[in-house]
Amino acid sequence: MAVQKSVSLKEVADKAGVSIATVSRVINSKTVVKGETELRVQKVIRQLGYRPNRVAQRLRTTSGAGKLIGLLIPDIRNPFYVDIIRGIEQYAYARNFAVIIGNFSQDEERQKFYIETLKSESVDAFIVAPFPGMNEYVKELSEEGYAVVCIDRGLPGVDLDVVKVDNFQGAFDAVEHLIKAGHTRIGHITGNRQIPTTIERVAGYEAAYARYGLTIDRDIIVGRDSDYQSGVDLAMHLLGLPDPPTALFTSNNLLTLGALETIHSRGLKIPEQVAIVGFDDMDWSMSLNPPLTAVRQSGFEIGRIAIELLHQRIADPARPFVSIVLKTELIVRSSCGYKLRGGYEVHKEN
Amino acid sequence: MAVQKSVSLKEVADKAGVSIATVSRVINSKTVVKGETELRVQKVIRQLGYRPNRVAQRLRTTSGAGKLIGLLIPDIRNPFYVDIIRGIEQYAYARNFAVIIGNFSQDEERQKFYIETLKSESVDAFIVAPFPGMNEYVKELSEEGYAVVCIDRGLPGVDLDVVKVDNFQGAFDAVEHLIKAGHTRIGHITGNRQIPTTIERVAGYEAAYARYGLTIDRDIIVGRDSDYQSGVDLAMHLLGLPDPPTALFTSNNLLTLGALETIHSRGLKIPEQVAIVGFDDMDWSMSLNPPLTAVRQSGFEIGRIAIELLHQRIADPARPFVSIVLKTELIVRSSCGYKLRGGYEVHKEN
DNA sequence: TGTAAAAATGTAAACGTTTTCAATATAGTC
DNA sequence: GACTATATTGAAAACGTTTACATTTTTACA
Repeated sequence: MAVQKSVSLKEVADKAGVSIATVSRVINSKTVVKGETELRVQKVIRQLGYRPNRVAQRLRTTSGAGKLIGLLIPDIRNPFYVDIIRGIEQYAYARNFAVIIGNFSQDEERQKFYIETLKSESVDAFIVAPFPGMNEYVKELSEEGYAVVCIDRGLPGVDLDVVKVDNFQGAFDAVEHLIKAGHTRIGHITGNRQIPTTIERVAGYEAAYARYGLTIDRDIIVGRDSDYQSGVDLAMHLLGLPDPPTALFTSNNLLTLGALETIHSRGLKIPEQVAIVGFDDMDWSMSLNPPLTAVRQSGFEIGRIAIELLHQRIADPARPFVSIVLKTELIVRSSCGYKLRGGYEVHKEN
Repeated sequence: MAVQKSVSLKEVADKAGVSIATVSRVINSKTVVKGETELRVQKVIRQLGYRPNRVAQRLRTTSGAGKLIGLLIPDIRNPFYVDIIRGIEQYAYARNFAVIIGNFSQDEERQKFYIETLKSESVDAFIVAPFPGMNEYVKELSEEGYAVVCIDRGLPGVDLDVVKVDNFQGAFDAVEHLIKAGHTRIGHITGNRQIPTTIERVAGYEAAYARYGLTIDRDIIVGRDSDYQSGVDLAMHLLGLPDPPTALFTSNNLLTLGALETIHSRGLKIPEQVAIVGFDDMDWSMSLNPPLTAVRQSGFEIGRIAIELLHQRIADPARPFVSIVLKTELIVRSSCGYKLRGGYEVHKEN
């Protein structure tokens, strides 16, 4: 299974009657070569179908010219991350970067393993959605000189480029919407309580309660992990309470879907018996019955900006760190009901 | 942004007082080194935290020792492919393979681009879900000596290792289930008609019709692309017919979700007004309302086996090609209704 | 103890690039 | 036509491995 050797610089050089240095120069066009020579070499390159060997390139150039990015994703089953991946991919490959994805499935061991592997692949940059227990490693990466961009959430106490959304406001909007629809007892299914994102969303929930003078019942703010099964179980818990909430605010995609399973399995009607707003909109939120009201955050956009920041940082390592916060948008569909009290307009964030 | 140089073989060798060759031997343990030396070297390796540079390894070794696999995925938004990725990842990393994912979003240009990029990354194997227009390239890959495994569908007229499911039987089961529930007019929303998978599923549909002596109306077998919007549009078309089908069989995940959007937007009740069975089960099929009856194919398992085959082929390039066909399973939930006629039992594939 | 065989280790080339430095060719000036 | 400055090219080292081959050390045996 010897893979056919591909055309090398040397072959091009020989055929064009020049040295490999000249061919290299033609390709990278940093230094000038004589017009005539350049044309001749380019012709040979085309004839032979030469493409530079990225492995050799990476081995040679230690700096940020390796054109390889490591991407650390907590859970590829979450469509939000898939959107991020798509955004990153699209703009990365347009800039001739390749991307290696490490999906660590929320497993600390595996995350560590991926970081090591990606390092030994000589990536010159990382895009990371930091997870609890990851902070040390990510910090190290930055200190070791890798370009690092955090997505979805930053690193407490560490200066890094970050792209995220306004989780506080997004959660606030969602809960406000429910309150305006007449709900006063809103259950909140949170993600992993260690994650900054979760904390900010809980804060948004509390702020909305405060804003409307409602008293918070901490017994109906529940969280375990950020996955589907947690959504199922925690919704079961909340809806089984003697005095169950009339509405649910779920802190992400997967939790929302899990909660929906429970709602349906208990035969509850949405929104009459229980209303629901989820954080994270999905391509197919309209396919749910009833269509889901959700806080949209554009993963695609997050990915795009992350690449942009990475690009800048590789070009200028000294650039000050920035934190980019995108707005969310509340997409009102019909999973909330309209037990209106007083003049009420559908809330729309701009 | 000079990335901190990591420990090299040379440093280990110097510190241990041996040559780099010996260190290399200790690591790869192909040849024997003296026990005493081995221990000393290993100690230094641990002390210095040495990890081999995979880039240099790949540059040096032309054969299948590169431990890098290229994965070509048609559409990462499809949860089925996400499952495949997870399966591949899990078993690849367990074998110390790294995986580069190329998600070409059903775009021919981009797919071509990825193949070239992955080649110049010196991957030593490809896992591909072939797409129309891709056949030539994939065939070439194999001819050039790369280990290639096709997933989801094979390549017409080309001998390669393939892992797929029994699409014919899966579709047959789905349609039979609908027929047994009393439907005689079942609309079929197919994927891209060029894809073998689609063709096999249509054949399964037709076979079920034939088996029960029903006449096929080709006007209610419609297909365009394999994406969400096609599902929306084609369902709209079918349900808008003067004599609309009473049930829908959708040929994949995304089409199912698209069709559901249309069904809900038209205010149709499932299963009373229209029943639906989808090919591809999803983690959250239970979250749909009503829970979806679906043909399950295990992407995770497909991924696992693909890696297995790859492993075998790299070890023994001469091994004959195999085609592995996995069974599907009809998961009966409640999107089909039970307009039973005569003695009827819920169909269960084993 | 000396010698041959076996075991252990070292030396150096190679993988395909980029890049520094040196060498050569060309042009410009008098 | 000779000389200098400049433009163009080439030679060779380096990146971090693996591995064929050579060399050294150890072991076995007479």
